[in-house]
Amino acid sequence: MSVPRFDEVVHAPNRLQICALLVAVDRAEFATLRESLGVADSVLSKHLKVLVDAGYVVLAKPAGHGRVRTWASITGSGRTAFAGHVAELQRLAATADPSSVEAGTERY
Amino acid sequence: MSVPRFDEVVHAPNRLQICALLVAVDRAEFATLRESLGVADSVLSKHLKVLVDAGYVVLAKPAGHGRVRTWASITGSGRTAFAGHVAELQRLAATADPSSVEAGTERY
DNA sequence: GACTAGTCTTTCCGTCATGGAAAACGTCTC
DNA sequence: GAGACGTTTTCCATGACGGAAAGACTAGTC
Repeated sequence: MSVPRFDEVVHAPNRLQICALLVAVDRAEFATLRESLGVADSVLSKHLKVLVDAGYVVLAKPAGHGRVRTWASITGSGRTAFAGHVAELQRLAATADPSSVEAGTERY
Repeated sequence: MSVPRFDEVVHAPNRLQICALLVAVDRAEFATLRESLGVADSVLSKHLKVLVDAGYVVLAKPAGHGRVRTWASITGSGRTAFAGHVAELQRLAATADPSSVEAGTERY
């Protein structure tokens, strides 16, 4: 199990979503990710670069078959970081009595 | 039950922590929060302002007894927003949801 | 009342993250 | 070689963030 640890790299909304997607599917195409996030090419490319530089994601560009298509997949340490980050968020959310979190109906 | 909804206001690390603390204790002193977060006065003040402007937190400055001390507490909509945000994060983190991704996991 | 101290707020400033458009760059396909 | 495609990089504008310092306000002290 991973240690709860807040991770700046993972925390940014778009990257959080990228990580979540990649954890779920193991690998996804660049275009698929871009559409899922609803951002411009350049934006996705930059976020992926950050994740790659952190060692959380690897890109594969299988050559030979038709057009170039970039596939992204999450690495082991990427999974660990993501899981750790989520664990930290849950720890934070739970510090706070879980029942009171659900009870946010109509108070005050 | 709150609807999972990503909330920019709540997502910022420091504010996430503020919300978590306030959900847990219902009210906290300014100084306590500042020490918990480990930030400067001005920083806490500004984050609280953002939360207050969003209607997620209210500040009380009970007068009469000794020095001025500001107490912060979370509102009903603050609880809802926090719970919703956490729910959204958990939804994201839910590893088994390939349907929403639709990435071609087939050959290439 | 003038002064001091305590407790936030606001202002100012530098830095960094972010997003999009456009240009640049490879890699095929013809 | 010319184009088309898919990704990356550059350029630029905007905004978030944090801290120090200055302000503002209140409550005691003399």
